[in-house]
Amino acid sequence: MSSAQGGAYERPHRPARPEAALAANRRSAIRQAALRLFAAQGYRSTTMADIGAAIGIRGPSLYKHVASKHELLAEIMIGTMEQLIAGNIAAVAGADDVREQLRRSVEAHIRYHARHRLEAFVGNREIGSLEQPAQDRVLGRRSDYERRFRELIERGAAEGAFRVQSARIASYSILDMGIGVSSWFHEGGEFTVDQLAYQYGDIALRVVGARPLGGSPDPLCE
Amino acid sequence: MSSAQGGAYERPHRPARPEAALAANRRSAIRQAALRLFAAQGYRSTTMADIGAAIGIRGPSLYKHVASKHELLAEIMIGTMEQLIAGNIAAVAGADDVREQLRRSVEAHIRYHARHRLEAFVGNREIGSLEQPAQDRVLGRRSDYERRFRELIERGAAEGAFRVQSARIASYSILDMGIGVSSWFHEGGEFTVDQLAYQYGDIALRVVGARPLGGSPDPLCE
DNA sequence: GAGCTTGGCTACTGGGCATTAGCCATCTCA
DNA sequence: TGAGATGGCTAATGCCCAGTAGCCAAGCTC
Repeated sequence: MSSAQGGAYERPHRPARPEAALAANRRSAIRQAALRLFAAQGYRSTTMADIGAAIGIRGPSLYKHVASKHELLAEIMIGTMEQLIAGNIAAVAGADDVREQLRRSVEAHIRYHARHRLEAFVGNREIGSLEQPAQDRVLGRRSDYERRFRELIERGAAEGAFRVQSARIASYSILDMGIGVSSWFHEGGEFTVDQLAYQYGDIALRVVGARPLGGSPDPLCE
Repeated sequence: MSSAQGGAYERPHRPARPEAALAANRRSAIRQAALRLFAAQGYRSTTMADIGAAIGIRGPSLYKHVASKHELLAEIMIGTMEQLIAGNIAAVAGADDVREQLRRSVEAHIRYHARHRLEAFVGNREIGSLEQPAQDRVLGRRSDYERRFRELIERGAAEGAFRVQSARIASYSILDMGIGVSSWFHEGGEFTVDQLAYQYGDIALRVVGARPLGGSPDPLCE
């Protein structure tokens, strides 16, 4: 599945370049191919030759565009955490009520894990493949992200809006169910991303024992 | 971190055998060491030399006890799924009410993921490292396990005990929060296994919108 | 106590892989 | 138009690793 075929290369030495504008996209094409392969085969099982083949060049040619295989992984993983955190900050800022803040946070979390399932999947599976200092950077952001959920739930509990035995376990539950989405969701399945986000928002509010906001009662307590 | 050190071996060629009874335990010691290393470093990054070193022998000597590295992984993963399914069957058989069946199923799920966190962790991360037919066997059992939860929730909903928008999503949520436990739980932390199982049981009942069983109301609805 | 079994060991085989070296065709732009 | 930049390529380097071959010491059994 992975390595080059020994001798006998079929491609001509110098294929007519399809389009000139491709050059600028080369790097992002490599990143996309790497992401797809890391998700499908794992980082360690993906070779530079595989990534090259996915965009029609040889493995060593990749080094004209990227510094190393590890750099590709590190970029994916750090970028993922940055986007998750940015999404969470925006979600919390978009509402005043703690229930609504939690709902929006969960919806953003689910949306990301559905829309960027490969990034999220790789981001969760390959932490151990990261070398330092990239690993510490990713783990640090991951802690920040978790803390944001935990503190939101603690605040909701302090205000009497939520009722939980442990904010830590409630936050882990909610985060982990989102992470799971990245391993089974696929576009065109039973649910759209929006439906998914909404349903998980409901579930999260149940998990924290949210009291109804305004008029509409929680489905559990009507 | 992994390979042998070139030349210069310090151990004598024939160490006095510590105890005769060790021989019988050799195979399980190897399995345990492999499990620990697979969890810590990943299957691909763990070498036979690593596993051997963990029990004080050389890599090639392992082949006197096991057929291949892959066999070690396959045993761990198939065994894990068998135990999860057996635990679920026992949990469901232990109660008549569907709420109680769900609670016991979730408690068994959580207990397994806390007590056998390495097995569960490896079992979830290394599916792609399994070769056929082992991979299909594991995936088949995994589907069975998921279906058992889904059908239990569907039954509860049909009986009016649960209220969910999608039994599939509810079951995935519950399973995924348990899987998450295997990545953060450690003995001696904030919670005991029993406390964890009980709390997750509560959370699962909230997720499915369970109506109170008998006298005691759900904490959310009192 | 001799031969078989067990379970170590070292050396080796056959292969894979990230990365580097160095070549060269095309393109760009002065 | 020609020199440098760009981005391919093949070959080579250096390393790692699963698994095999074959040796050998200790224990067991008859």
